[in-house]
Amino acid sequence: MKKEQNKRNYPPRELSPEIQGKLEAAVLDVFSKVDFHRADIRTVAKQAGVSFGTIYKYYGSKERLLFTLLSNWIDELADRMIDHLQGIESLKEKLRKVFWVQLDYYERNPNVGRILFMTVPMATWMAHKTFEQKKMINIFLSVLRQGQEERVLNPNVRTGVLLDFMYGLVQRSFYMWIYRGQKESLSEKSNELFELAWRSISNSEK
Amino acid sequence: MKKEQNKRNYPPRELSPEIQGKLEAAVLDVFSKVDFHRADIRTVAKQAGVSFGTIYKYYGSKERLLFTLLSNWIDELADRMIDHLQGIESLKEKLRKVFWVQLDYYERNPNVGRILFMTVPMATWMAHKTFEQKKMINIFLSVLRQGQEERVLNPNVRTGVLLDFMYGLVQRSFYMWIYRGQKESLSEKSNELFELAWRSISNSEK
Amino acid sequence: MKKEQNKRNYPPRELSPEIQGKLEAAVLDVFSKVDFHRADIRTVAKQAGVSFGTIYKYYGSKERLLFTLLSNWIDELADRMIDHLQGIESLKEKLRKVFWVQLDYYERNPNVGRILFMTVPMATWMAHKTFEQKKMINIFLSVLRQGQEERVLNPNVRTGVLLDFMYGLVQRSFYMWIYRGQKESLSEKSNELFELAWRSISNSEK
Amino acid sequence: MKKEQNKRNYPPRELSPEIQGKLEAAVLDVFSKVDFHRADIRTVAKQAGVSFGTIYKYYGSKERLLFTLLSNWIDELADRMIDHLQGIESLKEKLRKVFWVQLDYYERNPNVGRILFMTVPMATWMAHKTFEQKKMINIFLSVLRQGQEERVLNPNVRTGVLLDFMYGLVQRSFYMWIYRGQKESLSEKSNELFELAWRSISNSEK
DNA sequence: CATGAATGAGGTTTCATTCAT
DNA sequence: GATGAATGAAACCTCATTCAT
Repeated sequence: MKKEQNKRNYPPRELSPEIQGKLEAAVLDVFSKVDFHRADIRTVAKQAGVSFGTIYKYYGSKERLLFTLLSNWIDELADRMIDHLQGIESLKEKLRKVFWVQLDYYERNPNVGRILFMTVPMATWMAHKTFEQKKMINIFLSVLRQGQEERVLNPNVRTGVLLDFMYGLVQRSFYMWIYRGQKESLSEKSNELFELAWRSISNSEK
Repeated sequence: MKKEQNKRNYPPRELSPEIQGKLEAAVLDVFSKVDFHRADIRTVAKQAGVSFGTIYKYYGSKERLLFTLLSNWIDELADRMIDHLQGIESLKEKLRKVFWVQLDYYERNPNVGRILFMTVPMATWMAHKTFEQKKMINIFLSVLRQGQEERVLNPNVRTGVLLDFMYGLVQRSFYMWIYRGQKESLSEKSNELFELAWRSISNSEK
Repeated sequence: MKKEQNKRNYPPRELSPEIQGKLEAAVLDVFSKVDFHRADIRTVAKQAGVSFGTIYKYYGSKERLLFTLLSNWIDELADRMIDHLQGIESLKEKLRKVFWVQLDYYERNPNVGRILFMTVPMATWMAHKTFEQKKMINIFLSVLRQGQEERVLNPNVRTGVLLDFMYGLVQRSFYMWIYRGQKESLSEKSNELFELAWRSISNSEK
Repeated sequence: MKKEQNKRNYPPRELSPEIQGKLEAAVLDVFSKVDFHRADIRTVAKQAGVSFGTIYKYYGSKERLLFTLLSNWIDELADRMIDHLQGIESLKEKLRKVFWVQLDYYERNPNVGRILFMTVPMATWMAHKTFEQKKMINIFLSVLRQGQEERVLNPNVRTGVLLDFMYGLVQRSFYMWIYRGQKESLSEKSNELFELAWRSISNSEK
C-alpha cells in the first residue's frame, strides 16, 4: 500500500511556475484591495485561471495561501537586501541601505506592503512559522550586532529594541504613505528616515 | 468580494450603560483573542447578554461595532494623556510622558492594544472616520510643533515624520512585547525607548 | 450561560408547516426523478423557496432530509392503513385491504414509491432509526399474528417470513409497474396479488 | 442535477485477467460496504492496484463500472442456475432449485447481494441495459411458462406477476437476512420460502 | 423595540471526471 | 496506453446580516 498522503503539510509538492506566477498576481491583487475577511478565494482562483480545488490542494486554507506567498515575497526582499549590502564597508552606509532597500521594494511593490502591513491578520500571522522571517531578521541583526561590537551603535540598547525601532518606522511610514495618497516617492524619504534613526541608535558617546 | 455593508450612522441612540459596559467587555475579550475574521458576533452577544439583533440595531455591522468601541478607548487614552501632560513645562519631559502614558495604558489594557495593533483590519480601519483620532493626534502634533518652534526639536523634519516615528515605535514595541510573551514591564521600557527617540528628534544643532 | 445547542438531533424544532409543505413537494420531485447521488440540495432549496442554510439547520444532511420526510410519508400511509382496517372483521379481508391500501397509496403517490423503493440508499436507510417503521410494521404483525392465532394463517411459518413475503411483493410490484411504464392501474392488480399471497400464507390444513 | 456522464461503449477492450480479478474484488468490497454515493473510485483503484485513470479508460464512469461487473456476477449465477437445473424433470423441483440456487449464491456471495439489492441506485440500474438480465430472466420465464402450459402452475396469473413474486421474495429475504444479522443460513430457509411460494403459484384447481 | 429565525455568501472538503504528459 | 494533476460540482459548515414577529 502506498504511503498516506500527508494532509496538513502544504504544499505537498510544487505548483508549476506558470500557475504559481498567475496565482501570485491574483493574490497580490485581491488581498491588497480589501481586508482579509473580504477577500474571496473564488475570485482569486478565477483571476489566476486555476480551480479553487487546486488552491486548496496546495495551500489548504485562505490564510495559508496568503502566508505562503507573503513569505516568498519577503524572501525575495531579503535576497535583494543581501545582494545590495555586498561590498559596503561602512556600517552607517549599510544601515542606510537597509532602509532604502525596504522602502524601495515596498514602493515598487505596494501591494506586498499593503498585504504585509495592512491586511494580513496579525494574530494568526504571528503564530505562523514564517512570521519570524529568519533570513530577513538575521541580516538586520548581524548588521546591528556588528555595529554594537564596533561601538558605532549604542551598545547599551538591546538589539531587539533597535530592530523594533527600524521595523516600526518602516511599517508606519509605509502605511501612512498609502493613507496620505502615495504622493511623494517613498524611497526618496528613505534618507530622512535613516538620518532620524541614525541619531537614535548611533553611539553618541563614541 | 463581499458586498459592502450598510452605511447609516450608528449608533442611532444610546444603549443602557450596563449593557454598554458588558458589551465593551465582551468585544474586548473576543476581538483581542482572535483575528477579526474569526471573531464571532454571536459569541460577543452571548457574553454581553444581549441578542445579536440588538447589536445590529445599535452598531449596524461587525466592523462598526469594533471601530466605535475602539474609538472610545482611544479617546480614554487621549483624555488620560491630556491629564498627565498638565503642569509639565519641559518639552522633553512632555514627550517622555507621551511615551509613558501610551505604554502604560497598553500594558494595563493589553486587549485594547491587541485589537488596535493586531486584529483590526487596517485597510478598513484607515478608511473609517475614527482612524484619524483627531484628539490624540492633535495632542502629539501640538507638542511636536511646540518643540520645533522652540528649536528643541529638529525643525528640518516634517511633523508627520516625527509622528510616524513615535507611533511606529509604540506599535512595534507593543506587539513584539506580546509576541515575546509579555515578560518584562512595557512601561518600564518606556524610558529606554524615549531616550532613543529623543536623540532622533531633538535638535542636535541647537 | 444558555445551554448548548444540540448539533446532531435534527430538527431542533418544527419548521413552519408552510415551509415544510413546500420542502416536501420539492424533495418529492427532485429525489424521485434521479438517483440519490445525483439529486442536488440547492435545487431542492430553490424549488422549495427556502435557503439551503435552513435545510441544513433542520435536517443536517442530504440523507437526513430525505429520511425524515420519507418517514413522514410512511407514517401517513400507516395512518391511512389503520383508518381503513377499522370495522373489518374477516382476517382475509383485512389482509386484502393491507395490500390494497399500499398499492393504492403508491399509485397515487408514485414519487414516494420511487424514493422508497428505487432511489433511497438502502444501506444507510436500513441503519437509520426510521427504517423499522414501527407503526407500519406493527399493524402488519398484529394482523398476521392474529391470523396465526386463529389458525387462519399458516402457523408453521415465522411471522417475519410472512412479512417479508408481503413486503417483497409490494416492492417488486411497484418498481416493475414503474419499469413497465405504469400502464395498468396498480391498485387494480391488488386483488390478483393478494389472492396469490393468500394461497401462500393461509392455513391449507385447516 | 449533476450532468450526465459519457455514453460511449465500455469497456473498449479487455483488461488483463489479473487486473480484472483484483478490480472485481475491490469493487465487491468497496461497493458492498457503503451506499453507492459514498463509495470512492480512488479507494477501488487503490485496492485494485491500478490508477483510477485506467478504470475510467475501461469503464468510463462509476456507474458503468459497477453495472458491468454486477452484470458479470449475475451471469455467473445464471450459468450456475442452468447447470443445476439440468436433469430435473419435475417442475416443482425445478422451481425449488431456482430458489435454492439463488439463496445459496447470495449466501456465499453476500457482497454481490448487498450490491444488487442494497447499494445499487435502482433508478439508474433499471435504465441500464443489463438490468433486464435476459439470461437469468429467460430461465425463470421458461420454467414458469412450462409450468403454466402443463397446468401445474396457475394459468390465470400473468407470468410477469409470478416472476415479481419470486424476485420480490428473494430480494426481501436477502436484505432482511442482512438486516437481522445473518444469523441463520439463508439457503436453509430456501425450502420454507419455496413451499410458501409454491402454494401461491401452483394450480390448486388441477 | 428586542429577538432570533431565515438568508445567502463564502470557506472547506470530497470526489467523479477530464486531460496533458 | 497508464498515470495522476487539475477541474469543477456540490456537500457541508459557519457566520454576518436581514427581517418578521
